[in-house]
Amino acid sequence: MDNREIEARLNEIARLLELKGENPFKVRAYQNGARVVASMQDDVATLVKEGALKGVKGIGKGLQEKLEELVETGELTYLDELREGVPPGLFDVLEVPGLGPKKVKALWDTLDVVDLQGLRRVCESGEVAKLKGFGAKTQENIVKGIAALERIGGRRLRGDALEPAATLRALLEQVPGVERVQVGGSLRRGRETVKDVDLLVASRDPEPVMAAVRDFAQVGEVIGSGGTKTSVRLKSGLQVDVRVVEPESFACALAYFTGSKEFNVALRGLALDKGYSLNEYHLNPLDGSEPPAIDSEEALFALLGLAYVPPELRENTGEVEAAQRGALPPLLEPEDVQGILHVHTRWSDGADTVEDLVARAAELGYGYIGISDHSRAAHYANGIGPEELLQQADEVAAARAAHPEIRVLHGIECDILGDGSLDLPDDCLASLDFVIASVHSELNMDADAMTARLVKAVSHPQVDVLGHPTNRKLPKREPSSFDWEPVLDAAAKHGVAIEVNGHPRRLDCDWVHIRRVIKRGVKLCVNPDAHSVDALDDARRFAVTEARRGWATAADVLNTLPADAFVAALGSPG
DNA sequence: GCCGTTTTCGGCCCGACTGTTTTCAGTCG
Repeated sequence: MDNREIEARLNEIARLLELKGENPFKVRAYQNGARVVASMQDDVATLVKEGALKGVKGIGKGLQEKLEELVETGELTYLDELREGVPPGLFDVLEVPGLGPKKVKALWDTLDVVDLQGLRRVCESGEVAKLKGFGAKTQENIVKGIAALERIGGRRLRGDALEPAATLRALLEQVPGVERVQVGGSLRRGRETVKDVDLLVASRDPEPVMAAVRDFAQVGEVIGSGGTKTSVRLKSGLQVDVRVVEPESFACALAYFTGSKEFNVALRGLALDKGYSLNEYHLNPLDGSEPPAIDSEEALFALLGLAYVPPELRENTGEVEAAQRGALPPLLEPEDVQGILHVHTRWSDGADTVEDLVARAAELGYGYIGISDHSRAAHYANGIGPEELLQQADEVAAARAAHPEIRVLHGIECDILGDGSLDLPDDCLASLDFVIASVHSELNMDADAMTARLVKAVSHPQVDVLGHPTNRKLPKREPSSFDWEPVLDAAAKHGVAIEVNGHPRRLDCDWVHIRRVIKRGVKLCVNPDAHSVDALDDARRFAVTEARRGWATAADVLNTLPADAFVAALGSPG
């Protein structure tokens, strides 16, 4: 049982407790436990077996017992009991915007609503509007909510939210009276997917801002609009929330609306320790005196005894304590990335030529680029074999001659076959500048077999980078299951780097595992996995963000080395 | 259910907005 499954079980308990009207703090304890498990770098199953869960913050006696039972038996009696008599379709009902546990329970108790279909039926018949605490408006909103849910189905890719966020931000900056506009929320924290976009505006005149948001060309529907807050759904389905605060409150508000919720709770706790009460407007002294003027997040954190915590780290997974000790690492920056590997051309499934990609990479200021098309086992991607590689070498040579300002490396993204062997002969691999080894097939093999497969591939003398290790695809495809420790051991032994794939749908390995890779002393390689010139900068745009979330510094990343040192590092077996 | 240099009980972050209400509950972030 891996951490993801355990997280899902704990979250299910939390939702069931909510539906049963249990103590909300108990609910939170389970939600918190799920979050702790999800962000844990070590396997909870292993920790349980070693009895090492004791002292993990957020996992007390109760959860510890539950985790033990879950890991040892694969079952959880408590969860089974809670599930008793609760229709699974209610979880879908809970997803409807505007419906929380209280309302769902009321619908279930009084109208026998057990799924979305039933909910739609009682809305159409007008029964919902007659319920105590409900009304015509609520009923109408539920119908709209069901439609929205069907249209968008949950979270959006970070890559799909960046553009509308930037466009609206630029628009709001032009509104008279606006002093500052900043993106907050999970988009600012660099989460791989986002539920909505949060924009924070500093102005003494909120109404024109509210009007500008409602009139934004991309808006499909205004969900709500008050004096200082407007929520809209764009035509794309993406929800956007805009808040206006007085300029004096901007720093506190920015911290507040950047979150995460857990980080905010920790900040408030620190504030209380220091004799303040923190809200989204001010840091209010408990003695009732005037709140101090705070003009930046840095100043706010300093008053709380913290070094500046970059947004990507604000998940309350150790960064608060590190910031208190002044022990936060200097995070990787986009400009630290000196060169990129993992770029596809028309030789396999890319849209552009070697020349196109090299020219663009040089424009973007990279010192080296590694061409790496798919190998022949990737039929669907028009993978290439030894003969094509020879021909491609001529094109690479031509690009080198045309672009002396950038080092052009010739490599391959070689498929890892089902048994862990590589898709091309050793002499062919040895003739290339570098080899990325990736799994593209048989993603669902059992964890032991996948572990052996990856260990064998990483141990191959020609392999330099393990590409997108888990093969997840956002938002739907789950990562493959395998045991990380043996794979990282092999990577350490053979000097193989683990890729942080910058494709917005992959972002693989993810931040939780990045922390683990770093802890093991294995290098990362931040790559774009570009299939066109437009995606060439995705290493800086997306992979760096993911790496920052995983506490990576420039020293942890292989391709922060300048070209000569990088090539030398490729050649040496660690 | 978790947590603890005021602790083993009694807290657990806090405000905006909506819709249903005549002062507030529920939801959301």
